[in-house]
Amino acid sequence: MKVATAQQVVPAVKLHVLKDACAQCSARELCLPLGLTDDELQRLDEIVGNRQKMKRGEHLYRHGDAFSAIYAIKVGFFKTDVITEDGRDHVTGFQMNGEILGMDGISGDTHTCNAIALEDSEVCVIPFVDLEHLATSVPTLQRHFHRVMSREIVRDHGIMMLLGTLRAEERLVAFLLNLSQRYAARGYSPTEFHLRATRDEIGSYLGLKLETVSRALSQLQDSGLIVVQQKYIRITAIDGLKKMLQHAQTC
Amino acid sequence: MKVATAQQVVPAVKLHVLKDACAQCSARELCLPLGLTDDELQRLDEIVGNRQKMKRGEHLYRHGDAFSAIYAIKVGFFKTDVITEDGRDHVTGFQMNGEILGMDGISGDTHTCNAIALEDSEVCVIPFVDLEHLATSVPTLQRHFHRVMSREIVRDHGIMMLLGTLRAEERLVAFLLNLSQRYAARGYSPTEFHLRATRDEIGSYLGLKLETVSRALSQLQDSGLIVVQQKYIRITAIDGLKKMLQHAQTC
DNA sequence: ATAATGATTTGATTTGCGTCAAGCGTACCA
DNA sequence: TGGTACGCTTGACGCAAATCAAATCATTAT
Repeated sequence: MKVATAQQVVPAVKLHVLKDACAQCSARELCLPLGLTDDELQRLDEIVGNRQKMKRGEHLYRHGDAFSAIYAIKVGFFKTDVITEDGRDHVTGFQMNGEILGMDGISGDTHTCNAIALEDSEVCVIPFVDLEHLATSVPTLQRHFHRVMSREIVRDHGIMMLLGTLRAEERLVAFLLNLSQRYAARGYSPTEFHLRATRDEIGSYLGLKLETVSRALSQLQDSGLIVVQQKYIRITAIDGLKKMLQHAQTC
Repeated sequence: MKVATAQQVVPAVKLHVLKDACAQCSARELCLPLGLTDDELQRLDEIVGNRQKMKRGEHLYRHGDAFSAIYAIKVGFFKTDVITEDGRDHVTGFQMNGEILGMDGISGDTHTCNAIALEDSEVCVIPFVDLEHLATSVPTLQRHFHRVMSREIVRDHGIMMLLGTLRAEERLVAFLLNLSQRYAARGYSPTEFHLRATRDEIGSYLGLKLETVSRALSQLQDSGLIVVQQKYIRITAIDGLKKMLQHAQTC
């Protein structure tokens, strides 16, 4: 196998680089490499310049920064937020490993939101000109990148619906079910996880005040649907949560 | 000139087709052709199979339809909406000439929302496989298409912010200013226009009930900022409207 | 360890928007 | 041209979430 032979000829430092490559990445199945052949994967690897480690609280990019690359989350958890004209901010999303950050910057060559690590994280920096260039000769990559952007649009429509039509408790349920499903897709427990965001950040995302988030969580716990201990969440009746969304507002 | 010679050799019916082409389209400057050379423009023209006329109320595509093309609006006005699990719908956007519809379908090969003409309209059908193929050899087109998708994402973030943080009257103001700016970009009056949507549709878009939309419009009129006559809107103090957003909530 | 800071919960009160209801204007169709 | 259906406005009232406030719990730094 390739890796085995490589181990015998390259020095230790290069081995470390290899270990970071797309082919070895645990987020591969949810990331840009999806569906690429070994050969195509290697060409993608070549343009993914560096892997960047980040501490909790650090900005990956800021509103106003020049756009040059998109970022694939290798490990960690991020939030993105936008700043209003009058200074308040609004969280537009939470991103986890395998997901792509920075596509907001393509349209105006400038980032329009902030991306902040909510825990120690690691991202792959993908220079955008290189990606576009590679996409012209790798249709699978081109198509997949378009899917990723489209998925972001569809996701945003879902949030707009949530913000426009659901009540506070229903928004929380939708949020928890969304996290559950994304953790499940990564092989983690869909019923037990840690929230990386504060009540305030969750509230901003859901268009609610932090007190309302806290109350809604307490109420879901009192109904026996979840167990809450600070940031730790355990879903004890996932079907019960799903039912709350199905006949939301109807009964 | 090219067109002149063509006129002499092709029958009248083909002349009609020619008149519809991108190079002649008034929405050209805001649409996919942006920045293309004459030659590239012609290659785009070739894949834009047909121009499709639509009556008010007709669906361009429906939630669940197979995805095969994106659509450039030549003339007219559309809304897109998504259907919730429990049957209610939520308007996710209003689109006018020069704007692109259908990108929600790329991610899952199926449209995830409905697109409905709010007035008699005409769209250009752009088969997506052809567009992707052409984009591999026309970098300007590729780049521009990415910008269009990114702009959609940025726009959605703005709406999420609006839905999450603004009060009813502020949402209306943001909506009116957005329309104003888009009409201005098309050479129409930024201060005088017809709403194509009902109060109910505007309310759905802004996360408000139709009565609240009506009240907010009346209140803006009473404040002397706009004049409302049914769907006709005249902005009499655009700076006043802008100020309402600048220190929203602050004073 | 212990202080100090920040996050969370819970209660009391207020308020903006939704809901319900009635009446009017407009546009479309027979 | 008249009728009917639909969209819009306005008012009265109720409720869900925001606001204000205070106590408790966690986490970080000294």
